[in-house]
Amino acid sequence: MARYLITSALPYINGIKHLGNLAGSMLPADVHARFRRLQGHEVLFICATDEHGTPAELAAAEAGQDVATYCAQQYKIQRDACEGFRLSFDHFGRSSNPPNHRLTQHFCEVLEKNGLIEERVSKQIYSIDDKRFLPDRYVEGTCPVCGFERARGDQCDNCGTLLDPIELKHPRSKISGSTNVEPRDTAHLFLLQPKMQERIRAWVDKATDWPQLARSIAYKWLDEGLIDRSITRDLAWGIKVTQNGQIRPGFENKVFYVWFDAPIEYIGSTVEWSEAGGGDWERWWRTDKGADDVTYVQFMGKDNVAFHTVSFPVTIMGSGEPWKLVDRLKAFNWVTWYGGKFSTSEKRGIFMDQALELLPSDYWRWYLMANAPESSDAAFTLEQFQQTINADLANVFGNFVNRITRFAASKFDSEVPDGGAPGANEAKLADEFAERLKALTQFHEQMEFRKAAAELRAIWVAGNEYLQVAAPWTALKTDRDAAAVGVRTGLNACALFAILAQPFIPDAAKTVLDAIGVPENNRMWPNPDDRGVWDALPRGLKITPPDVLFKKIEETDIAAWSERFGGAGG
RNA sequence: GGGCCCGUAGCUCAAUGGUUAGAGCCGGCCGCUCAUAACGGUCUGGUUACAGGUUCGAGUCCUGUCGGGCCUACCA
Repeated sequence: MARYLITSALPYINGIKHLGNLAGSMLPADVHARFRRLQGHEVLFICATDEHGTPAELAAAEAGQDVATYCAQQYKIQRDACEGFRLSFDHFGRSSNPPNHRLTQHFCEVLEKNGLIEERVSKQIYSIDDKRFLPDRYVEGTCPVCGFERARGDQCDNCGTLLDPIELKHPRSKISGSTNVEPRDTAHLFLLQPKMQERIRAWVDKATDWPQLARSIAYKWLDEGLIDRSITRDLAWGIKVTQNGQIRPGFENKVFYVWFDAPIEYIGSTVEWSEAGGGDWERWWRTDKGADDVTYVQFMGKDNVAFHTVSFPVTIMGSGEPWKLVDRLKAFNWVTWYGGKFSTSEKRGIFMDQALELLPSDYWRWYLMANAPESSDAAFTLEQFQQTINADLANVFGNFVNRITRFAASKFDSEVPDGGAPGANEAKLADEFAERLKALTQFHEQMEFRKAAAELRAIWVAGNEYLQVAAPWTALKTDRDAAAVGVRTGLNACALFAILAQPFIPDAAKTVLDAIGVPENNRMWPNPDDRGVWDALPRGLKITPPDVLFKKIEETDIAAWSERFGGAGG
């Protein structure tokens, strides 16, 4: 038994997430966490909302709320949606909660003691009407190079030139449109990342089992050279900047930059879990306090890789303290909506809360994992979704359960029948099952979600193939014992299929396991070499055929949803 | 602009430089009748974006072109 610390990239507080966000970190992290638990390992699965930064303040203002109220409300919405999708976090925290404040301030102070922090004054654009300093991307103006009138403060989208907002001609606030802006001096703390460059590189060099995408992004940053990076911002909402435990002089109106405090919330959320009675958090994070044997696995979208492979490790390693660093890392590409971007404003795509209004979570979980964006972006289309669900869940798995349980109910008095002995058909099924289970287990261990789903599906298909040749309905006419073997094998197959399905479709799996009376403690991940699993259900055990597990998605559903969410045409 | 990734069957995707490029879905045919018009079997389907090159051998390596995506540190 091993110990796994699993984190998913933190969803930003700025509104509910769409299916792409779900598929790119939270859902695969959940599938992996469930798998490791079923293997009997000790798992701690942590997530949280990422609540600081300019967009949160703006979204709150737009909603006519103060930021704290807005975040509290959005947190609840996101937490409920996660529950709806059966994301089995041990704790779903908030980056605005006290533990993250304490930890973030601690890291900064310790980094400063280690000579990795420097205070510098720079010029930033201040919007007088908005009463705030503007992040680079919130300043618009005329590009000094090409004359493009809607250049952003960090880069001109027309000619590609990297800019400093000070350079823009006719600068204006992208928030209010006001041109009443001016450069002002402002002091900020800079993290001297170049001093950590070689230690980070040595660490990445050893991380040979990271995916190619992750390593190439990390090396890109390292090859270009790490730069001193500002870790504070002129904002009101966030974590106060301290020095020796007091507000740092001159930083009364400043907070930490959201990207500095957000990853620290992985630890902060674990502390929240601990304070809520979960257990000892240091045992998971401090290698001097028991975290030595922890395997830390991170899930994230590709946009997040640099921050997890370079920035956050600079913070952690720079502290000089024995914190746990990531061991295994899984990065995803994007799920697209018909090949384009999900877009709230243009009503393209489905968001987590909307999805649950349409169908139970298992439907989405299965599709998004069977088509996970692992090697490249993956297009979500309603038509593909319909085909996949109807074929894999309704026809292959759902109907398998239905046909065998109903047959057992009508011809064998709703019991796991006794009598007969397994023969060639049963041996063939058991052989194939053992081989595929080995592959399935390996795919889960490697976090190859598409391949795992395909293998699981192949196992379900093997069940239907078996029933076709065993044909207990035919055998029953001449040889009741032969039919009994077929039904008994089929019912045990139901149990096994559902057990293996738990990481992907936990609700449906539970329905099946409950219906055929598999006790909670007999639902662990099976061993491929254990042939006893085919006679695991006690003979004579009463079963109850479950209701139809998955209803099919109809053409009329697709038409309606396409209209509502902007399908192929929109 | 720079860097990285991708382009394979109608669709979604596989394939340590090594037999005839595979699988699912879709479509055709056959079988079965326990089951959600479900299941099983079988067949059709390819100039691996394009043009060169290296190699005994290239989907895979190299160069270029076209198309798409991502990153580029102040969106998060």
